[in-house]
Order: sequence, then structure tokens, then C-alpha cells
Amino acid sequence: MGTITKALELLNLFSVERPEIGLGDAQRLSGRDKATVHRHLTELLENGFLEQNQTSRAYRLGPAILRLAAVRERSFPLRSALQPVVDELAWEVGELVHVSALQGRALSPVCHRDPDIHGTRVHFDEAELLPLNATSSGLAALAFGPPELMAQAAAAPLTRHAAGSLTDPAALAAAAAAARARGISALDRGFDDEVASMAAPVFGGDGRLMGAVSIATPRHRMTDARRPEFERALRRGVRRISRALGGAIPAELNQLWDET
Amino acid sequence: MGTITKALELLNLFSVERPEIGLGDAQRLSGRDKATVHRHLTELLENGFLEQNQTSRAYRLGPAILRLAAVRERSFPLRSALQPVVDELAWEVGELVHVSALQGRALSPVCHRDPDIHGTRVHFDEAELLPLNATSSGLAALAFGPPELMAQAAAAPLTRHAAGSLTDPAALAAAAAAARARGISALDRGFDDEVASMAAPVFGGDGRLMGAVSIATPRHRMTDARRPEFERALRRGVRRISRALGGAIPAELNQLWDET
DNA sequence: GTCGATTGGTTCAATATATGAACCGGCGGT
DNA sequence: ACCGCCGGTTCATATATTGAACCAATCGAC
Repeated sequence: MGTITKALELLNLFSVERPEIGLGDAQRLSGRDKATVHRHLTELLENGFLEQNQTSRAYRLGPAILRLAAVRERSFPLRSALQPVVDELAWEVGELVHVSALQGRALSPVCHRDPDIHGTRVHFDEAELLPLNATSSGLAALAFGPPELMAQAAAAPLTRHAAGSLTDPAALAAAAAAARARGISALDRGFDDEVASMAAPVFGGDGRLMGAVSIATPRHRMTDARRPEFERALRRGVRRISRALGGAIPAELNQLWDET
Repeated sequence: MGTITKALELLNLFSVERPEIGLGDAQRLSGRDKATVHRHLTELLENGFLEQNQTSRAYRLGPAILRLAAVRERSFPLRSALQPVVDELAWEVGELVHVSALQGRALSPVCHRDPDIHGTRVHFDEAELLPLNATSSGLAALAFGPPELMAQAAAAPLTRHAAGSLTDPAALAAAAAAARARGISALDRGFDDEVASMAAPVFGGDGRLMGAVSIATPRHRMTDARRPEFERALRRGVRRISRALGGAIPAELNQLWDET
């Protein structure tokens, strides 16, 4: 693993729950030597990718990231291109819909919409990475992503986030196979004990998997009666997203969906 | 210079004008060896900080940056804290106001507001870095920032952006000294041949310079008659920003401003 | 006050890692 | 068929990274 990757992994330690990290914490969380971590942190600091709390000496994400994000969204407006599609879909099914992009061995939220018409709502945080082994989106990615993805995912420790997280490599592979056979993935209590979700893969212009679109509901609203509706909605969503992105749905999947 | 910095500088090559960069371009722009650049690019790619256009093989900024930006803004809402202050100021003076943060040897825009009440307006792009030697904000930073900043700025090549850019180290030092003596910096045609601006330094909670607040107008609206008004507005702005951020204005500066 | 256990940060020899000149195969134009 | 340019790869060289040990400062208990 290169030095750059190690430094970037340091950046990924930051989250909404853990917005500031001290040297010691960073060392423990990354599992690397303290001197190494310190040098990486200071180098990130010098380039504006981190800032240092002057009193506690703890590090937090820096302003350079904001500027780069602005450039990215300006020049390649994925989020704003997808938002209307997600909004429409969320309105149609009356549940939270989100799209996330595959990024390494996790999914990064791109945009989401909660129609907010029920008394209870699903918590969703765009600043939080979605693990492959604990979300229906992850299963969709494993099912239709590059073959080596499954190997990589199974090699890393499969952490449990909720009762339905797939922590056994065999079970994970089986779930992905089921999703591949059906063109849709589903998972109950994968990431949160009160939430169930279904997802479908989305593809980029090159025909390769880009991420997933998902519908997440409180468990009691994910009934057998509604599943077919959600499944139809996800297929519509995939088609609309593909159109918005110039993506191409693989013939195999199109055929699968036409049959049923 | 460490490997990490080299890779991060690669990221800084991207801008709104140049959203996609091929291997050859990256090599030329960075001045490094092609193999090195390629390895850095692929490592950034693997971590989601870059994406690759599958047809042209060119690189663009990746989705990982978006997520980190969301974390940063959620946990440390600089932008949303400053926006109301900037809005108010822009409304009061009827001109474009922006705040930018010092980041290495350049200023990174944080937020801005154009009241948009005139026929002509100043172009401002939050995705573009502001050079120290060609903006009034840069002069304010040089005047009130860490002493070594001026040395660093003078050491690097001072590129000309417009007729008023300060490309001579001596002239730059003189302009910074003038700004330090007055507590306010001003520059005509520094970054754009049709724009003039004034700026004041803003300080963080530790009393160290954080960035600058600036008023930018088309040249014909930056008249001697209006300069005192702008100067007063900037002082007000600095005070309000300091309050919003828990920052402390150095006693030296407070005294300077009280006198006049 | 004195310990002891934190914290963030630094040093320097050992070595793992980054480097870059040369090379490859593909594409587009002439 | 040639040329130039493209993105990408190789491998010996040497440079930059590494990490155990070491500082200095701070906090809390006693």
C-alpha cells in the first residue's frame, strides 16, 4: 500500500460522529506507527486538507476539501443531475430513496430524498459511508459490480452494524447471488435494526456498475404487499437514472427484468 | 517535499476551467515524471478522490471529495456560519462581498454574496483559488498573516493575472506593508482588469489570521467617494465575523481602527 | 508538592518505498 | 508504412518513508 493511500485513509477516519481526531486517536484508529501518522497528518495539514484545533491540537477536515467539492460538482454535476430523479421516485413510492456510488470497498451517498409523509422516517446521512455487507445497495453492488469486489469484500473483516448484517462470507456471497438472479437486492435490518431496504444497481456510460439506487423504509412498512411496488419503482428508477447519466443497462439485466 | 503533498498538488490542478486532465497534461502541469504522476493518479483513483473518464482516459475529481466536504460542513459549518454575515454586508454596501480562508500560499473562497442590484456584476467563482499577489484579500493575508508567509510568497514565481498584479517581490512587500499600516488592503486590477477591491483580515479564535473579507466592484464603482464607506463596512464585517467565529481581533488592529 | 500516565511531537538508523529513463502497444494523421 | 502522441508499464537505483525510542508538557490522584 502506497503512502498516498495511507494518508487518504486517514481522511476517511473522519465522520459526522467523529469530526475531530487527535494524534493518538488517529494512530489507534489507523493502526499505524505514531510517527508515521503524525507526518501524514502534518502533510495533509500543510495542504489544507486538515485543520488543527489550536487549543486541543486535534485535527479536523480542512477547507481545501470544500473547494475541490465545488469544482467537482460544478464540472460534473452528478448530484444535481440525479436529485430530480430521486425526488420523483421518492414521491411516487412515498419512502426514502437514495443513490450511492461505489468507491473502493464501500458506497458513498450521492443524493437522497425523504418524502416525509409518514409519522416515522428513516435516518439517512449523506456524510456516512455505506458498507457493502450491511446494505441492500451493497448487495446490488456486489451482485453486479466487478467480480474482484466480492473477493475484496470477503477478505476484509465483515463488521456487524445490525442484526441483519451479513458477517459470514458465505452468506454474503449467497445474498449477492440471489440479488444477481433477481436483478434486485433486499436486506432486512442490515444497517439499522429498525430499517429494511431494497436496491438495484445503476450503471455508467461504459456499462460498468457505478453504484446503486435504494428504497429504505421502517421495517413495518416493508410488507410483502408493497415489495412488488418497490421493485417496479426501482426498475423505473434505474431506467431514469441511466437516461440522466447516459448510462447503459446491461442486456442481461434488461432481459431479466422484462421476463417478470 | 513528501509524496502525499505531490499527490495533493495533483488534485489542485483541477479547476472549473480544467475539470478533466489526462496523464500527459498532468505530467506537464506538475512538472514531474510521467511514471510518478501516473502512480499518484491511480492511487488517488483507487481511493475515490479521482474518477476516470472511461473513453478519454482523462481524470476528474471523484466522489470521495463530496462526502468529506459534507462531513466537514456538517461538523464545522464555517460556510453556513459566515453566509448570513456576508449577506448582510453585501446588502449594506450593494457590492459583492466574499470571505476566503488562507490555505497554504493561496486563499480558498469560503462564501460570497452578490447583491445583484447593478447592471454590471463582478465575476466570482468559489471553486477558484485566489492568489496572494493579485488580490486585496491576499494583501491582507500577507500583511497580517504569519511572517514566513511573505517569504514563501515572494520565493514562488509571482504570476500576473491582470495589469495590477504584483509581480515584483519588492512591490508586493510594499503593498503588504501599506495594508498593515492602514488595517485595510486595496488593489486595483489585481486579478481581473475590470475589477477593483478592498479587503480586511479576519482572525480565528487563537488570534491568528484565518483569511480575509473583501469587497469587489467593477472599477468604475470603486470611487474615492465610496472608499471610506467600504472601509467602514469592512471593519464592521471583521467585527461581525469575529463574533460569529469566536475570533479575536488583535489589539494592534483594534487600536489602529479606533484612531481613524 | 510528587508521582504516573496521558498527551502531542521529534530523532535517526534501517530499509522499504518512490522514482524515472527507457520501453511497450495502440491510435490518428500523413 | 511511417511518425508522433497517447496512456500505461518495467526495473535497477537511491531516495523518501518508517518506527522504536525519546522529549516535553499536561492532567489527575494522592
